[in-house]
Amino acid sequence: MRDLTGSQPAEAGETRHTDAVRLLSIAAVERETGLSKDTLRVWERRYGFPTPGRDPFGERVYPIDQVERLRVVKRLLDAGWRPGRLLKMSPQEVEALADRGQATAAALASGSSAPQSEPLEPFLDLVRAHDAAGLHRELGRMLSRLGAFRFVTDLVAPLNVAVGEAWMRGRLEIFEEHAYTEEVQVVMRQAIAQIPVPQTAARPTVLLSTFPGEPHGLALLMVEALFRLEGCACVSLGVQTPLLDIVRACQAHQADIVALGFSGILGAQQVLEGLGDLRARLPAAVELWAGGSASVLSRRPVPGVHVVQDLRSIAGEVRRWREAGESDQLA
Amino acid sequence: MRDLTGSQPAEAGETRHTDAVRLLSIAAVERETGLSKDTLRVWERRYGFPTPGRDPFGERVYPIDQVERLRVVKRLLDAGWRPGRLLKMSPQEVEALADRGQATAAALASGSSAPQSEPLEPFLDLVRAHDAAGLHRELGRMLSRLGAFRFVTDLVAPLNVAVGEAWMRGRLEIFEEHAYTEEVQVVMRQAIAQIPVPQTAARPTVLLSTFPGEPHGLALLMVEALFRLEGCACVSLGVQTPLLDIVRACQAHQADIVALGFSGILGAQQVLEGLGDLRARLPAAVELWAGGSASVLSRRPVPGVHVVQDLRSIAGEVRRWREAGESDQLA
DNA sequence: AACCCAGAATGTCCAGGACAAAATGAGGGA
DNA sequence: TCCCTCATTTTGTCCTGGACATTCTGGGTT
Repeated sequence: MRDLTGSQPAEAGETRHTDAVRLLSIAAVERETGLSKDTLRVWERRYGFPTPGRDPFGERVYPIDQVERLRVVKRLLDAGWRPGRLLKMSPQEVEALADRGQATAAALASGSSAPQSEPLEPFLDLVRAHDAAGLHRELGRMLSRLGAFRFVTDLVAPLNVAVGEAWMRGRLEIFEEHAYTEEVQVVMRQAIAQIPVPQTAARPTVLLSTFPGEPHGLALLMVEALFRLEGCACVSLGVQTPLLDIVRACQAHQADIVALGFSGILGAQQVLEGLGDLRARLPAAVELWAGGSASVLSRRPVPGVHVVQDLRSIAGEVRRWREAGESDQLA
Repeated sequence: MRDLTGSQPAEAGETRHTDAVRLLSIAAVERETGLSKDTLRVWERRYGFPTPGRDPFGERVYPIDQVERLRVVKRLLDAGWRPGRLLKMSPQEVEALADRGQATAAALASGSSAPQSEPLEPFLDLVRAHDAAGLHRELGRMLSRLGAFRFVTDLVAPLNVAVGEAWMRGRLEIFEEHAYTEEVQVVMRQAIAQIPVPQTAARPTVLLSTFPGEPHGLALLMVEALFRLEGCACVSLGVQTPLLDIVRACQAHQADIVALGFSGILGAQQVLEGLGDLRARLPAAVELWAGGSASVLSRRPVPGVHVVQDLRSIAGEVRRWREAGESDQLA
């Protein structure tokens, strides 16, 4: 891609500038949608969509509305739909599908078990109003009222789902989702700071991170809070740690559990290959836990990997670990 | 890549398992090093390095020591070296170069202007000792002692550089860098929370984020702190916001300045193309500021983009904006 | 209803050619 | 000596079109 962007001085002329703003290179589309260049090209070849134009050098240029449609397609893909079907549909049909929402694979898999969820609409309204300060205030209030555990499980978790769903239906912009995430992170860190630090040498020791390409750190914070509440020692590496370094960190910290978060941004294959790869590199005694909204995880069991479907189950799983460990974890 | 990882049951046999742990697919190397598949293939063709083997399906498999070398090469590349030279050198020469450290392009560009920097070694020792709690405590102490401004400019900023340099010289593992970053982020958020919120409708309004693929959010927090200290209104979108959404957020929040952070993970071309693209999409009245350790920025001026070389200069730049604005920013 | 298998669907990989943009370095003028 | 200009080399990304392992689908059988 060679500068369709009009970074030449502005005298480039009107139509040219308009074009520049309406068209994206294949690299830009990869950036905006998360779909790989290979995938974009092969979709075009096989399904006839997208249908990019060509610039004077013969390179693909994508109109912006096709990029928007690709974004929706990507999201529906993550929800369990298949490209062959989606890409043969008209834009209107895709829209309708997105609007009908999650009453599909993803929702079924997560099992709509939302016992006693707090009312979410007020928070969504604050997000839509771009009222960061107000959102912060209300979240802080809820944290105080509910305590860290219920704050995470009964408010933040369902709210995340609701925000994702709202985006899918076109009721929320991506940047609003980002702003929301940012604010929740601030409050989550506050919540974690409130949890008393366990005595030294607490077990299990949990290592937290995500794979490269997976920037969603919010789930990580939520999980960290829950582990801390169970009295575990947590070592968070933040997001996007290369595999080999997760292994090294595991050795260095003598971790008992490696917990990874997945949001659905990474492709199914990448997730499964990465998990298998990591499993092979970690000592057998170290448990590998994976969780998050990625639908891959709930589709089929991954050998050697512990899939955590529900945040609430963490407490029980930790108890299981401790009971199982009394015999052999003394070494 | 088809599962070299031994995610089959463990009876796969010894040698096979050993191979699996020593070899990486091209996708895995992309994940671990940040070098694109295209680049890896073309380097092999042109320079004869790396020299991956082939699996039974004819696909590349990279030995782990070549991956380590590629990591160092990537880092030296970011420091201003050129691949043609680096890839013809022997592994020993590359090592020596890395060890000699930043006395090269990057260090010169950033201008080793560290007036009154606090002593850094104690902090590096804590990082190496994996003492997260101790690091947290000491950083918190320094925050109290120095105040937010000097904490950011005189401690965290040089410490970041020192940590990066230590990694380059093989004195620090990547996961230690991650753990360090995580801890500093916690303290930085604490620092930001301490800064009094400006009265409503403060100007300029600053929108903060990074491009997709750029996960380094620490610089963002540092910049946010400094802007807040200058009484600006800050809207942080967190990391990795797609370009089109940055534009929308800018409209929604009526932002005056869009500030982006770059750590050197993204390739030079991606950074420049992205900035040019964004510049073309933003209203001319909105200033676009870019900063961070990416060497691209200091190499040559980017048209329409304000490059912030030094954190300390932010205060002055904000003043410039306010003075310049008195005439035309009343609309 | 549970199971299984052929066939379609799908993402990733490969080769090798091409080319714009960036970096380099030589040469000439102030 | 320093700075600017221009030709040359370097370098990352894009292209086409083919291939294939793996996963999913749908029907038929037990």
